Amino acid sequence: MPDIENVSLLRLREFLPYRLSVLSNTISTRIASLYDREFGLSIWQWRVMAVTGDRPGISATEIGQLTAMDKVAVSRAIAAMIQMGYLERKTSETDGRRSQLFLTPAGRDVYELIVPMALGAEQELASSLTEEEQKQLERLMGKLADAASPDRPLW
Amino acid sequence: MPDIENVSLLRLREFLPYRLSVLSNTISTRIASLYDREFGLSIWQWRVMAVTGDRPGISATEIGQLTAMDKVAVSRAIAAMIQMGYLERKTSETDGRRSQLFLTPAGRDVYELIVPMALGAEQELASSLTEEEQKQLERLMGKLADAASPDRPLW
DNA sequence: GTCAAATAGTTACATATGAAACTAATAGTT
DNA sequence: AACTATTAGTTTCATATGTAACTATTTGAC
Repeated sequence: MPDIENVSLLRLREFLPYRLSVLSNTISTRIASLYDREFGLSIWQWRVMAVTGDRPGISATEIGQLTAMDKVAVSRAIAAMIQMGYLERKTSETDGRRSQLFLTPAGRDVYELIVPMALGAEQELASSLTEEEQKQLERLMGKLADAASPDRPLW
Repeated sequence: MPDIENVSLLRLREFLPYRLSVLSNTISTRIASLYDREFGLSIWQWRVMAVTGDRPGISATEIGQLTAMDKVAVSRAIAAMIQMGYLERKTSETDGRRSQLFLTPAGRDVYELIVPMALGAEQELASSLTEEEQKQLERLMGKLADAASPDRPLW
């Protein structure tokens, strides 16, 4: 007699969203502990530093767009990093609401250390895959991202 | 004259850990809003339901192992779901510390609705990839998970 | 059997996070 | 110019989360 109770079967460990979540958290936590241990930076603060180092004069709103952080998180990360002496804020001369952000010399020092560290960790991670596989992964993640995009018809 | 300031370059949007994090969050949030809207369940509660439905009599500790949740999160999710009338707890007769968890009839009703819904969402998502690509993705994620495993020499 | 160590789970506390309300400045309409 | 709507960013408040301390029970050593 077939088991009619369990019509369909769900194994969490094989469930794609779950696997992605666990993988992503493992990696993020691992890397975050590096930044934190070495420089006392959270993931959010690190993201702000990454984009500000790359685009001096950027605004908080733009940081939010580039980092997928919401504006409250951006605001808090910026405040903390100014406090730490890593960031400097000027008010735009053409728009009094807009802030323009720059790394201080101390901030740039950290940035110069952190970028190779981050790239190294990524390299370490990616090196478990062949070149070909890395490209594949990029492609597949892109497809998934499109499929999961919030401005799609509801599943 | 070459730009000697910016020795190495980091583009956040191409940074693997960042991309994974954004992708995973997008998907999780999307699916979580479904559970929440339909049944008032958080992701954690949903995970507890998923494994308890599959293994009646499971303990809180085992749930933690199967869901990658820490014991506090498990404890809270269980408490809330007992409150909601979806879960029932008995104390093991052979070990007074251990709890044994079961879905109530109401809990099972939700479970029976939620499992196909979850599988459907996964299917929807996965269907943006070919069969071949899905297998690839599994493989690549497995490799990355190994590489990022916490009991590896520090990066 | 008694006592220290380990295990299952909960509670308390401190911090992180997100939504909504708020302030300040600008843009657009009349 | 005056008035409304919009935008940039901050603050407030309520909730979520993680760490550490705690309770209860069991296990293991003697």
